[in-house]
Amino acid sequence: MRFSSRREAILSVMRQTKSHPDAEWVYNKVRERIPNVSLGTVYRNLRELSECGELNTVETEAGSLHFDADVSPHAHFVCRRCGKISDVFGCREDVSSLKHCGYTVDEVKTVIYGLCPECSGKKDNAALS
Amino acid sequence: MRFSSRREAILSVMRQTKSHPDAEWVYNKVRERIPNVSLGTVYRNLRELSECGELNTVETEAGSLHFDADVSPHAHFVCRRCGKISDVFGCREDVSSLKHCGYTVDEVKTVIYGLCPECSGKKDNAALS
DNA sequence: CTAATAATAGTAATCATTACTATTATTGAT
DNA sequence: ATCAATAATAGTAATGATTACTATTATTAG
Repeated sequence: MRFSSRREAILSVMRQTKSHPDAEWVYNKVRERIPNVSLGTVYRNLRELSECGELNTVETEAGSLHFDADVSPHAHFVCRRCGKISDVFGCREDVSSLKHCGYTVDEVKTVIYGLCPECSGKKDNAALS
Repeated sequence: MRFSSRREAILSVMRQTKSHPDAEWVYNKVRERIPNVSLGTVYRNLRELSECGELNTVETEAGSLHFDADVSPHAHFVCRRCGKISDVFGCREDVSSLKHCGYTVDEVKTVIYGLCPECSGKKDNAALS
């Protein structure tokens, strides 16, 4: 992976926010520094940076994929009214602590990723289709 | 909500599988019973049935939305190689029990839904944009 | 039975994302 | 420094999932 000013700018934008943005938001932020950056470049770099562990992806009920520069283990809270995504650190994502902070909790969705027993033994571990 | 043979067929298909299918898969299954059902009808009914709590949605790193007729609280395991989605019941989705069953666990993603403190007080609770 | 209207099939449109291609930029080796 | 190899890019076209639209059909309350 070579140096690239676009990738640096994208990473910089991501690391300066805690807002868990989607590609479009990052694109607009990067354009403030590099006006002719292309949307495809932003999408490609966000994907590649996620694949190599520099970023995390956040899959929600909203239409677009969101990204997070904080790759430490933590959960996310998604407001079903305004869409805002917040980090949830702390002991086993306890719902009661969220409620004490004024949050209303409707639902907790946990998705575990890895290899199933059938695929764990195989050698060629292609990506999720 | 009126009776509809398409909705009944869609619910029936969903309740006869544990495979957490996407809309396309449900469409093909329903077509075996109702050959001229339209894809849009399947999408609309899956969405409406999810909105009214008859189905759950499963958001993963794969491209399409998956559905689950089991609306009891549980987690999901997604194989990054073959894409298969499995139910994970049991005490706080313990990763060690999965490993004992032959699963390789890479990552656990938790998303909590509800209303943030700012939106909890408001009256008009519009849906997630 | 009938009027009101929910639901549908079929199709077009939208939205997020990826693929393609000619050009530009980076880099390791001369 | 130059240069060849090739990674990265801009700009655009294409894709895939999902939704919107519209004329028609089906359900249902009265």
